[in-house]
Amino acid sequence: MAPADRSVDARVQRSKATVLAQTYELLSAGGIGGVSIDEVSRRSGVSKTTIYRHWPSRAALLIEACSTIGSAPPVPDTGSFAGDLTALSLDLAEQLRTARWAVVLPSIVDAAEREPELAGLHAELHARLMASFVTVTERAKARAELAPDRDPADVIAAIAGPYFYRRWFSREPLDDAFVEGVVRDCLDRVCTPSPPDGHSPTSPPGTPHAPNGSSAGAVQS
Amino acid sequence: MAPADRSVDARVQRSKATVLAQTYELLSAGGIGGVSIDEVSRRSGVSKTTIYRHWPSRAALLIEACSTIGSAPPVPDTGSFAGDLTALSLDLAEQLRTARWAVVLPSIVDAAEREPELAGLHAELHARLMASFVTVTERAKARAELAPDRDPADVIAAIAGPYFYRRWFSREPLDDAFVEGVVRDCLDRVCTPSPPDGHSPTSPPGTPHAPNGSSAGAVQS
Amino acid sequence: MAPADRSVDARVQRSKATVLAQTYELLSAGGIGGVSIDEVSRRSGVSKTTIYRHWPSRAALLIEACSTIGSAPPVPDTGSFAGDLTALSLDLAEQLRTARWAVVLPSIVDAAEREPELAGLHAELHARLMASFVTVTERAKARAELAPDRDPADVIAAIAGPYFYRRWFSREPLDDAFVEGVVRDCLDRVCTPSPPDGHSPTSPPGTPHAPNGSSAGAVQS
Amino acid sequence: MAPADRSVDARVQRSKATVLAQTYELLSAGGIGGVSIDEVSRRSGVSKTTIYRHWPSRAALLIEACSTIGSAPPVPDTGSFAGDLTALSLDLAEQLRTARWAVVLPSIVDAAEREPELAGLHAELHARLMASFVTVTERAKARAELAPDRDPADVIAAIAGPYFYRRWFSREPLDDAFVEGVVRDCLDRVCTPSPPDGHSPTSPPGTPHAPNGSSAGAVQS
DNA sequence: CAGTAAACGAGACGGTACGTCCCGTCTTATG
DNA sequence: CATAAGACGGGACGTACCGTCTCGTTTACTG
Repeated sequence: MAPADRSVDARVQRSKATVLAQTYELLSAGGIGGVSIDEVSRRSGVSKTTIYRHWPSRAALLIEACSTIGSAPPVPDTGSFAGDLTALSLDLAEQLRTARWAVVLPSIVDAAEREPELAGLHAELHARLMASFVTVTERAKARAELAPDRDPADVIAAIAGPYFYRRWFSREPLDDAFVEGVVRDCLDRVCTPSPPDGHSPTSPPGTPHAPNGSSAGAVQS
Repeated sequence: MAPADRSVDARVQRSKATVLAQTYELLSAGGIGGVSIDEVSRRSGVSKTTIYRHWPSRAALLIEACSTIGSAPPVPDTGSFAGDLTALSLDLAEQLRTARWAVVLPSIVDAAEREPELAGLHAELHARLMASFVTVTERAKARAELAPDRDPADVIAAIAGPYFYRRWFSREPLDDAFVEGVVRDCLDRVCTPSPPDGHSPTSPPGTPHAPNGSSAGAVQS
Repeated sequence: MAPADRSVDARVQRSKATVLAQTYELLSAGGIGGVSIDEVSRRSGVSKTTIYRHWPSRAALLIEACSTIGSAPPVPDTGSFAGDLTALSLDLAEQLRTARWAVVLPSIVDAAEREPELAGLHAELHARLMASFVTVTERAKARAELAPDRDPADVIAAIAGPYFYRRWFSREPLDDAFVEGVVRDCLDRVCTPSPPDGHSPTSPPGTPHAPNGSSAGAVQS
Repeated sequence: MAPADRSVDARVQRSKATVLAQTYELLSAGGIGGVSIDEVSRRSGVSKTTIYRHWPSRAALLIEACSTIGSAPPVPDTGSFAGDLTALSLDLAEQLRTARWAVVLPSIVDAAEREPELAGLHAELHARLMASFVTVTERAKARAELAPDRDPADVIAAIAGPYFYRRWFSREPLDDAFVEGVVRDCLDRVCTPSPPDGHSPTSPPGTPHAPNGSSAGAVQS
């Protein structure tokens, strides 16, 4: 009868919560390398013994602390693929610029490179971040804005790839103009090509989606 | 020609070379976090004292060890932007899949996130990796295959972004089919469209990478 | 009775004991300069971390290791000042010749010359060594074998001074004959001159011990 | 023919002199432990190489630096043993209180305890310091103020011992009053009574503590 | 006056020790 | 029985000095 959740000692819950909070704090401040069990213990008032009782290793603690990171962005519903994609993109870019997890992600990517358990975390995180894109993409297919044989993963790579690249590898700014340029380019080439009427469903009239025009605007800024 | 090189104490050269080699070894195996001066000293047979004589800090050693990493890929010259881009892309993808530095890059990105001196290294590494793309892009502009107001950085983001994303954030494979799809998509939207005369200089007649069909094929793969 | 002793962690006691023993060993062998924390750690099997946990510095460890040194010699009770002094002197001389602490004392004296915390140790050690002399001297005063205004410190300097000098500054042997000579000299000049009854309690009959008592005056100053 | 001194390279002389001076400086400031070859080199401007060229080891350098220490005090000639002894004693006490070598001596004593080469230095230093006492004592013997069978070493131990003890082992001050007390005591028991008339002013006839008594006995052994 | 041998500075090098920090394991005593 | 407190061995950190060892460069004597 007693639910498992209730049977858990209240002290345990309290300890875990405090520890995770402090871990997250340290994580944001100094990345994975900035988290030391000793420091977490010191700040949280929870003894090292207890921490190791609940998490078998520093990695395990980190994983759990990270798992609360990067909540999935709300799925917008603007009625058009273009609108949804733009909204999602601007949101993602904003997060990449400011969210705390964006500072930590490279540590996780790095750790995932060699520690399998962290690779799992990485995958999970990524899935959460991208869920909205998948939803939106599938919706676009349903609306026939997108060819049904399009692999959503490719669409996402084409959209999100440049943002991630811009955030972590290039030194160029990840500003809204850039984001919009990427979205426009993508729509051009990805959406169901103009139906017989020769009009692109995504491009408002007067925007001839001319190859050079599309992204140039974004780039000129 | 370079007497400076000769004037440097041979012992110094030997020590530095050995240390750098071992550092690189550890770096490849365990990322930045896997490099410890003590271990480098132990493996290289070079005393810690000597290591600190040549590099003021662990970061400095890492920087120098990394700086030999990721040599710029050779600039291809196939005669067309499409050809050059494809060649470069396939090469980059190959490296991302197999090169040792690809394993290390996330550590560097992460470290760059909070250590300024490592940020410099990061920028330098990136510049080296991207140099060929810049060259190729400029050449395309000269050939009028690319609008002159195109910012090469945006082109590169559109091309390389998906590769980096695929390598480190997504769990999807970074195979050649994907690369080719990206290139084709990119060319469609980025290249100078048909000049007034209606002829595309890059796409000879009959080239099947026709605007609308192109990307679909890439993605289908 | 003493719960404090019991309440101390048994591991701590064990660690401290082992470390102190090894420290004492090294101390005997190489003086204060011969004690290195690394070596103590190596020999004792106690980690450096633990050593520093218990003693904040090398000096602190040395102090504690030395503090067990040079136990106060038993106070003899032969019934006469002469007998007591002789017994104590022979004992001290024997220790100066053979005891391990005698090898170490100069290091301590030297260190005390410039490290205040070690100066405290020095004072304490000296007090312990000299306690018996003080006792015996006071007893002699009580028995009126010694003028009550005699400063025990002066008596002790006159007795012990030559022994220490002989041990560490001169190259002459510190043999029992020398010791006895010093004691006899000292008794002559230091003891209460014949009381009114003409009997000297310390000098056997026929040993009128310098009638003028000149030396007493010297010491009174 | 050319005297050795002249044949020595002037540079050598200069280097050695500079090094010795700086060594002495450090020696005074921090005792033997405060002398580091690196520091001597740094301050003197003489390279470590050169220092090691002239002295095979740190110990050797220290020995030579010390050897200029503690110049023999001038032999006083007041006409009486009592006067000479007082003058010498006050001088020695003054030096023990203030001279730089007095700070260093314990290091040397300590080192002598375990390094044979330093033991030689110690002996030499001691001999130099005590030379005046020997001279004065011998002169007293010649004047018949002192029994001819008195061992000067014992007299010196009785006099200098308390001074050294007071300086390094006791915490009591080594002031002039103390010194004078020691001298007076010593004279009482040590000097040959014999005035011209054959009467001893200090020792009434029949006093057994005469030559063969008190301290002579100690020495005869 | 040139040639040569010494003395020299500069500094690289492998070692050892320092004292601090964090790891992950463990033991003990308290609630 | 979860917990706080904390001892423990291990290992890395960056610094200091040790004594050894090339190097090239003055100096100063000698032929």
